Order: sequence, then C-alpha cells, then structure tokens
Amino acid sequence: MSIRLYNTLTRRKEDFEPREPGKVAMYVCGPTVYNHIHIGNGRTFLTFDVIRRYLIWRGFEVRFVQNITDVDDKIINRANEEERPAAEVAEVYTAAFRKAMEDFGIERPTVQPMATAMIEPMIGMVNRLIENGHAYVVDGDVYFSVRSFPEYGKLSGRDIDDLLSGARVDVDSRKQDPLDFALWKAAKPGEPHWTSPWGEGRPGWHLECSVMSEAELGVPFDIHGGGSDLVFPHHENEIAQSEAATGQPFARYWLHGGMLQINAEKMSKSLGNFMLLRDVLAQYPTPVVRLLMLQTHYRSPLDFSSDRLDEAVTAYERILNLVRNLRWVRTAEASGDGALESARTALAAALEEARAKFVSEMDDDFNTAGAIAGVFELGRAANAFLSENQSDLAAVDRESLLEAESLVVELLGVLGIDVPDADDDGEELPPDVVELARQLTGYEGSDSAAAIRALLAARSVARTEKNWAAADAVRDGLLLIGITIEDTPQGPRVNYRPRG
RNA sequence: GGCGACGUGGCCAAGUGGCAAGGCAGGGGCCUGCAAAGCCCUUAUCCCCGGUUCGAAUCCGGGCGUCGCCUCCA
Repeated sequence: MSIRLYNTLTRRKEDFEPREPGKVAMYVCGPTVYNHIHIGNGRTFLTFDVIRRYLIWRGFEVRFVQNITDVDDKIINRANEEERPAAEVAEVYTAAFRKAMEDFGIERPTVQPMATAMIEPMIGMVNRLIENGHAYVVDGDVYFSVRSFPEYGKLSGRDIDDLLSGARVDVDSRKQDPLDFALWKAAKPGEPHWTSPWGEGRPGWHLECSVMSEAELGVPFDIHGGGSDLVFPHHENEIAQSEAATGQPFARYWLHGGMLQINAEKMSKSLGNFMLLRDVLAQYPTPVVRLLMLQTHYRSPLDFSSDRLDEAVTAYERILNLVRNLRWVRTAEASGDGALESARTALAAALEEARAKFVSEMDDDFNTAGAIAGVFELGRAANAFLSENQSDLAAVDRESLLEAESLVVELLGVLGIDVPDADDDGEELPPDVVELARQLTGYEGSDSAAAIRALLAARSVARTEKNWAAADAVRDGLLLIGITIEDTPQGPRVNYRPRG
C-alpha cells in the first residue's frame, strides 16, 4: 500500500510518488520573525513535523527545508514600534522561534535558510523574470505581472477577473494590473536595504520561498506545506514566480493545514485573540499539547481551549498509566501458569492490528486521529490482559506485555508524543521520603531508596495487622510528595511523578 | 458579492457506499480493607427535505447553519 495524500492543487487524494524513489524533498513555509509564534503557527509546524517523522519511519530519506523570513514589512513596523534596528528584532524572534520549536518537540529542519542570506539568488530570480517578460520595473520597485502567467489562480481555484471584482485589492496606478505583486521593493529611508540593479531595496514577500526551495531542493520538489491561509496569495504567487522563472513545475504535492480556532473563530495575529505557543507550553506538557492537536485531522479546523487541554491531560495520563503498568511486569513475578492460550492469541492479534491500523491510518493522508485511536485500542487490550492474568503471569506473557509496551512507545514516538523512559521509575525519589520514613518508621539513614523500602515494609505489616490507619498514613504521606502506591496481587506498585 | 470547507452521542473527534473508531464527561458493575490503576456494561432517527442505489453518515439536488480565503496572516 502506498501513502495517499490530499493535494490542494488537484483537490484530490493522490498516491504519493516522490520524484526519486525513497527520497522526499519537502519545503514548509517558516515564520516571519516579528513576534513570538502563536499556537496556530505551532499547530502547522507540528503537522509537518509529524508528516516528516512518519515518512522517515516509513523508510524515506527526507530533506526538509524551512525558511526564516528575517526581512519584511512587519519586522520593520515592529522595529519602529520598539525603536530598535530591524535586524535586532529579527534576531530576537528567530532565537525565540527556535526555542519554541525545540520545546514543542519539533525536529530541526535539514536546512533552515535566512532570507537575508539569500539576497543574491533572489535578485537573480527577479532578473530572470524581467528578462523573460514576467516582471517590470517601476521607480525602483519590481512587480510580477500576473497576466503574463496564464495559469495564475490554479492552486487557489480563482480566476483573475473574479478576484478583481472582489474590489478589495489595493489600487496602485503604477501597477499594470491591481493583482500584480512586488518582487522587489525600493527602500525608504531608514529601512534595511541591499544593492540591486533597480536601486537600493529589499525583497518582496513570496520571493524567499521560491528561491530557497529551488536552491536547496531543486524543482519540482515533492511536498510543499503551510497553513491553509497561505494558499492565496502566498503560495499562488510562489507558483507564478517559480514556474515563470524556471519553466518547470514548482511543487508536486501541496499540503495545507487547517486553522486553529478559539471560540470557533480563527486565531490570528491581526485579530489579537492569539495565544502564544510558549505560554501554552509553560502550562501544559508538550506531549499533552501534541496529543490534543493530533486527535484532530490536520486539515480540519481545531478549536482550542483550556477545557480541551485539560481533557488531553487525562487522556495522556491514560497513556502514562498504561506504559507504567506494562513496564511494571518487568519486576513482577512471572512464574505462574500463564494466561489461557486464547487470551494470549488475542493479545498477539491486538499487537498486530495496532501496528497495521497505525500504518493504514497514517498512509491515508496522515490520519493521526485514527492512528491514535488504534494505540488506545491496543492499550485496552493490554490492560485487559494484564488485569485478568496479573496474578498468574508466565514468562511468555510478560514478554508479550513488554512488546505491547514498546509498540505503544514506538508508535507514539512517530507522532513525537514522548513517554518518559523506563529507567526514570524509582530513581530520583524526592528527599522528603527520608524524612517521612523517619517520622513513620524510625528510619535513620539518608538513602531515599532504603527509606521507601522501610515505608513499604511498615505498611505491609500494618495491613497484615489490619491497622488501616497506619497503612494509610504511609500511602497518604507518600502521595503528598508525589509518590503513589497501588496495591496489586503481586505487591505494591510504586510510582513517582514529579510535579504530580 | 466571488471561491472553498464543514455540520457525526452530553463535549471533542475518526470514518467518502455494506454491522457508526477513539478520547473526555455521566450512569451501573467487577477488583480493593478503603483507595488508585484497570476491566466489563451503558448513551447516536450521523442538521433538514428530496433523489440515485439491493444498500447512503458517505454519492447527487435543494434548504438551513457555522467557518475559512478573497487584505498581513500558519
């Protein structure tokens, strides 16, 4: 089975066939660095991070290019507001962007060019366009002539004349056509500028994506991604520039992510109703936010709220508990007669189904919601097996459960939803446990591992004597410092989760 | 006004022709000294009206509603 993806250009799902077998060249529009990125930006970058991770997991070699636009009107405006150089604004928010991506678990691009480092090739592309009659110069500005490119509108499904009748386009008498867009802008005093054949100026928006993708990937490359609000005019203009300049098709598959909304309205910088990614990540763990977002298909709108985040916290805890309980069988007795053969077969089937479902869902236009559902189904099967057979595990059962555990971790890992390492359990217990042991058991050492053993022993004795008050004092005391005790047929299961 | 998307249980959300995934919340039960975790059971005239089909959430037409793009936007 091959991967199918929805191509905005054709408005259909298509079989994905990279231009070169086994290799994928993809480009995703990056940020203009004039502010901290908001959570809607975060969703788009997450979408393409997951697509990239999945392609790699499926065996493709992926070259992933993402620009950083560090020269633009918005940056200049911001610089004027903050009364500092535009380059400084760009630098500050570039660093902030990289930090946010790292915190959000987004893998770094293979290449991440800065627009200001690509001025020469941008001038080159503008020259090509002027030479072949697709662009014209007016007073130091250079405009692309949309009428010179008959296919203009093919991505967004628009007709030039329809657009004009919308009457929401700037009328600039210097342009030959109101829809013509700037390739190069003459610099006003105090603005960043570079020397060009048309005078001092700076590149227009759209240009950097055309130039960088061609330089880093060659055309036509495989996948071009971005938010759906970029379809028009940004991506339409990229196509026009690039195809007019090169005479080649630009990108083969266009993927667009749906908008993130707040109270059923699109969040955007201009509406001012946005939440910054870094503020959300300061309040909720990265895996929770990723899980929440990936439970909706990437092309659908996603309504975001703190209620939904709280739900996702619970859902993620279900995953954590699952993995923790499966890992716990490592240390559990496994010398029983084992599960019934039918139960064993059912678990093995559940494992196979989970993997197969994950692949088929993800192959179908990256249906992360369906893929996650499959992981939860596997979780249920494994939990059921464990709870039915907990007191009578055989070594073979233990292996099956550990296989389930590693599959869950692997599949969620493809989505970048991390589950803490197994080795974290039991280590780094808080020092408070020593003090608690001193109070409740008279423990006199300073080793927290020994302290908790003393506490568990004391509780065990208390329970045997039906001294529930003493037993509960241990459990409640530990709970206060973040350690939970769960009784199982094979003894207490201890779990420490910091900040829990 | 032009173009486009969407409308699935209390909430969120998969599912594009054949018994309606999953998460959250609610109710009941099992397990437990009590818990916790977990398991089991339980909640859907798939917005409305027509049509095509042996069969429609899924395809077609109409209606109502919501959202997006057309201007900077992920």
